[in-house]
Amino acid sequence: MAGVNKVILVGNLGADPEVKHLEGDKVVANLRLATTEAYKDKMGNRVENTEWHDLELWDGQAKIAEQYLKKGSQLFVEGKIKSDTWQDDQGNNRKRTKIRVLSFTMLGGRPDNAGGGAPQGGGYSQQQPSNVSTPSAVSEGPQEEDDLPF
Amino acid sequence: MAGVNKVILVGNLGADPEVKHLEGDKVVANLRLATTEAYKDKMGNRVENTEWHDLELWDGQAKIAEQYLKKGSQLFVEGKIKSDTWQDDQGNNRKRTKIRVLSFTMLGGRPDNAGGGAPQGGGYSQQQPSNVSTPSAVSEGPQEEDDLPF
Amino acid sequence: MAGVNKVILVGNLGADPEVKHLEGDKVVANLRLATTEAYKDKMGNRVENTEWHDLELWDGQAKIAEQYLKKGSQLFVEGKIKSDTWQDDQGNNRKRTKIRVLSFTMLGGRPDNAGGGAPQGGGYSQQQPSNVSTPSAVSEGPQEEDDLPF
Amino acid sequence: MAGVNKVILVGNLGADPEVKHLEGDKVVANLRLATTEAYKDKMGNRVENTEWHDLELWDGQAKIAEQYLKKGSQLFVEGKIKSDTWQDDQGNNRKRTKIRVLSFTMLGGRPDNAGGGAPQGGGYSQQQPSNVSTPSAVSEGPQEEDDLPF
DNA sequence: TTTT
DNA sequence: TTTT
Repeated sequence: MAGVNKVILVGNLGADPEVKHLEGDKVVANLRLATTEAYKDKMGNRVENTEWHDLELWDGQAKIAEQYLKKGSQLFVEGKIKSDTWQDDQGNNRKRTKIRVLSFTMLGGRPDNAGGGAPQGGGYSQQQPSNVSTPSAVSEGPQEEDDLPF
Repeated sequence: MAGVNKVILVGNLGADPEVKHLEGDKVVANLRLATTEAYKDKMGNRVENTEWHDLELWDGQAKIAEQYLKKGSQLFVEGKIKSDTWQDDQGNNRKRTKIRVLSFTMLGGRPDNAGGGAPQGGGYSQQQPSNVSTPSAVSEGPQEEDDLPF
Repeated sequence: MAGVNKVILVGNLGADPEVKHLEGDKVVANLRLATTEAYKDKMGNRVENTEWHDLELWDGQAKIAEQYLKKGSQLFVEGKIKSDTWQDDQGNNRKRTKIRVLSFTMLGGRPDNAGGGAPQGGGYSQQQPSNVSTPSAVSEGPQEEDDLPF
Repeated sequence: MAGVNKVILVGNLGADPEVKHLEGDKVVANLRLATTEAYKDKMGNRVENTEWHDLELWDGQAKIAEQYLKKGSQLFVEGKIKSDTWQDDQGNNRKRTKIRVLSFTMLGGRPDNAGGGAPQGGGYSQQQPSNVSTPSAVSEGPQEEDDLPF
């Protein structure tokens, strides 16, 4: 046992959040986050490397993402790696990896769509149910998701 | 052995950097960084808690800090905890803790004092001395990334 | 605001935990953790550098620390920097920095004092009340501590 | 821009390292690391969830992995997410995600195969290539800053 | 004061 | 496939 599985990202959204409202008040948001690093290669030329991450947020966080995030938003994200495995049509083992977000913080200036009372720049974590509108959804969300068969 | 000593901060500078140019081309910058967390107390009132961190940067990073950072700048910082211990006048053991910065990244929008070639939004790490040693590299390096289409 | 204040440590305890049982079922444990890094200096000599960290754990985690940790235990720790400030007898401003532990994991082999059902190697976090004996204390603990006058 | 892409793992190897010696003195090691988390579900039953990570190490680190790591080894790992994308035979876009290891630390007790001078418990980072190939190079690395007078 |  |  004794496991630690932690991911920390700072990057920008490549698109607006995709949010699905599921039965039972559950909400899931999928985000595409780009983290770019720049360095000089052996020839001294500047090289830029962008990694795209698939983020998954649930319930309270998903609602906040839906309300405040959009393409270009700069985020600090903390989460864990979580992969789905399955067999495709040809019977091949397939695996898809995503980042299950545990908390995130909007960075930079006030977003365009944020009203006066907006939580711009605040931190939203699954452990702080007070941050979100429906406390019950918060406590249910993350655990159920862990019951999936993989 | 087997030690890990890692600090990750996102916050804002409480003052302009204090930079000292020492003999032998060494430079040290001291920054005051505030990290604020907000939560609701038992009465449901919003409470805000600010922790102030003393950051220390050396040489190339110190020069970049001197050039581009100022009061209010938002930073991502990675470093390690490092404490000084000494005896004061009364012979009491004293200890002062600071964060030795290993890399930092400027967050948020383009700073006021950044010219056209400013490295706003770039990452500066001790492991990439090329970023810091030559002024031209600084202004060239991470700058272009702002042109990404999101 | 947009704050992140995160500390990650792997090290060994320099002494057995110091545990205080306070009124109202509150428990606090103080640990001394050493993180050691080794490197070679310019002369090629191996140099060892040890940083000592003051850790503070509350309630459920404090009880687990009391029960399972001892001098020499190897730990993974996640927490945040938290400093107390006050004025000493001479009216000087003083500051003391510690690590408020949010979760920890025992590393390495089974400890001597662990029985068959011991949670050795498990992870103990404030967010997983199931880990500790009195659920009520868990939810109260961390928030109250933030109400302290500093 | 302003990217951060950081992964921190503590887990155990599911198999011995797979090491390939490539042309030009390059070496790559692939590891399978399990991170396990345990929690109680709604019924109060203990549930265990294991995530398997594909780690990739190069050159000096790969050699150390080959020499000292084996099935069951407990590791602290720091790295970044790195994905390969390609098209399969059917022309479908495919993606595979792995962890590019930047540094790792062996945890726990002395391994069976470690001799007297073994680096058990030490830290091995990419920034200190010297750690592995040429002992003398160690003195040159990025650690010199610790010689500064503070 | 830990650990190797 | 690890670990407890």
